Amino acid sequence: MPRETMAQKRERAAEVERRMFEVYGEGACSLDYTDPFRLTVAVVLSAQCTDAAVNKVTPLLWERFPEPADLAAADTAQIEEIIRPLGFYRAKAAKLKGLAQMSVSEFGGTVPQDIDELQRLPGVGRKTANCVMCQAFRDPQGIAVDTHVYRIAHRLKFCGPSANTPDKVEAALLKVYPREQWLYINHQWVHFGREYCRARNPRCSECFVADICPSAGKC
DNA sequence: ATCCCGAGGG
DNA sequence: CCCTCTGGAT
Repeated sequence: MPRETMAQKRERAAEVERRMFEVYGEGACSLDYTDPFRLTVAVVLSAQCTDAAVNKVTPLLWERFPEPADLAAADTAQIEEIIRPLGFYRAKAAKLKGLAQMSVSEFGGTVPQDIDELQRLPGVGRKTANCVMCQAFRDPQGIAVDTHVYRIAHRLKFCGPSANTPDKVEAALLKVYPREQWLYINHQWVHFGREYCRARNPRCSECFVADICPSAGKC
């Protein structure tokens, strides 16, 4: 079997993406992403818990602390009380307060449209910054390679077997996918990785890209 | 029992 | 690189 050319790989990637889009849409979670500050807060809260849980809590948060300045001045115990069901609530409460404080003192009560500046905010790491750039600003700066993206990229062979670091996998993906699609990859692949392309016991027999996946049935 | 759309710190 | 922080869903 001849080695796949880059053009063929891009074509296959485009087909994968088409199908992902059918199943998961833009992948934009139901978090409120119209306001960059609120989106950032919601994404920080969403670490290690479901969007549904976050969406239950954020309305209470906005009600009690309508403006970033209110959150910046808040008593962390009050924040903790509201976000407790999400888990990691002490750390998250401290992050929210710090995030709001920096937002107010350095960014006029909003959040910067810059991947590196975003990561200076307490609680905002690479993954969250990427999410904010994509969802709030529609200005993707790359793909955040977490365990899901790493695993899926390898199984679909969108990167070579020697791509053994997140940076190498990202570099490969950026070449395979056009920039407009970087917006969706993280969101869609995370859902896909949970539902089909699981780390253990992948559901290849039911997977909607199995016919164009080189690893189908081999994981 | 085990896993989760992470970040920060040692 | 490894650990911790926490609750909820399955």
